[in-house]
Amino acid sequence: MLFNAETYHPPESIGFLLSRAKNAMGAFVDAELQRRQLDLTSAQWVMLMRIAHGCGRTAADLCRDNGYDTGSMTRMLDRLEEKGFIHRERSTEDRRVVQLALTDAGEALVPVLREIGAAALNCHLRDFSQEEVDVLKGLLQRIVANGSRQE
Amino acid sequence: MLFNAETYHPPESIGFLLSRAKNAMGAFVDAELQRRQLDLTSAQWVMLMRIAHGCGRTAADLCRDNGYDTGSMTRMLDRLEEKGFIHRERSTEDRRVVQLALTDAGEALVPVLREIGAAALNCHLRDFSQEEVDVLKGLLQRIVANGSRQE
DNA sequence: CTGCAATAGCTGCCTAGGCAGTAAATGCCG
DNA sequence: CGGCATTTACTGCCTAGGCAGCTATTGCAG
Repeated sequence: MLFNAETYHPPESIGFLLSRAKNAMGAFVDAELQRRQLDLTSAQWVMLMRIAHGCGRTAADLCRDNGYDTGSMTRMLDRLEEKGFIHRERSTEDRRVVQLALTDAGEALVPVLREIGAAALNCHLRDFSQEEVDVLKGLLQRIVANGSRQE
Repeated sequence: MLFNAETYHPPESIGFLLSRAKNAMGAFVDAELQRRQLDLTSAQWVMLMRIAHGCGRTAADLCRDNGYDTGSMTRMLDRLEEKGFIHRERSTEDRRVVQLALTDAGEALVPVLREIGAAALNCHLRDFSQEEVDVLKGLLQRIVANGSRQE
């Protein structure tokens, strides 16, 4: 029990810092996508990376992995499909599911998208040692795991 | 230069973990607000905490402190005002600005909101030592600061 | 085999937030 | 003092995402 209502002070809180840090990295990715004239947002970048790396062969997979809502995912995939980066095809063995795949245009994008991801990390973790990165990763994973256990 | 496109692997990346951690804490606050029958969202909770703690006497202040868009903030304050938790009053000395203040109903909420914030931290940092919390805070602050420097 | 629960995807409706553009007010510089 | 840039707040229009409700499909228990 590290915290109570009296000692709680928002501006220095872990929650606010998490939000600021996440927004900072998202803004970097958005700026980089725009600089390279790619018609994509950081949220769309996330999904393309997921699909490109095999996690997320279906919409339900993407929802589970990212903790997303299925309705929101449907519309996200609508936008990516309309832009011609992904392809949806009704599965034949289970007619409920829709198989996801990158189109050729989407596939061609992947190397650039990976570069942008690496650049975002290099920028925001520029003065971090490898050990500090590992420590941060571990701490964040514990926060996520604590959130899953009974809330 | 810790990262490059080849070694970059999304699912274990700091960016994804930041996003998951932030969402986990937001979801906790949302659930707690709902459990206590408070007609508020976690985003609204953030703004009320800000206003309650003095940072954010005007909309522009809140935008700067949180890195928010002013248009978005206008609508957020619309919702909080409509729910009767805040009060807007055109300033007399600078007629551009609108002074923000909590109403009595908003003020009455603050202790509970602080409790919820403390509970969210206690849940997600439940197995953290004070030292680990401080380390995490320091690392996150560096990420945020790195984002501000020239992108 | 029948009925029912679970799953996948989709749709409306809501909050949330970014971007661009606007109007009013202020401040500053020549 | 007059013109202009800046600041504040607000407004459309867009993407993003949660929640509830829906249909179709599948799997499972009886």
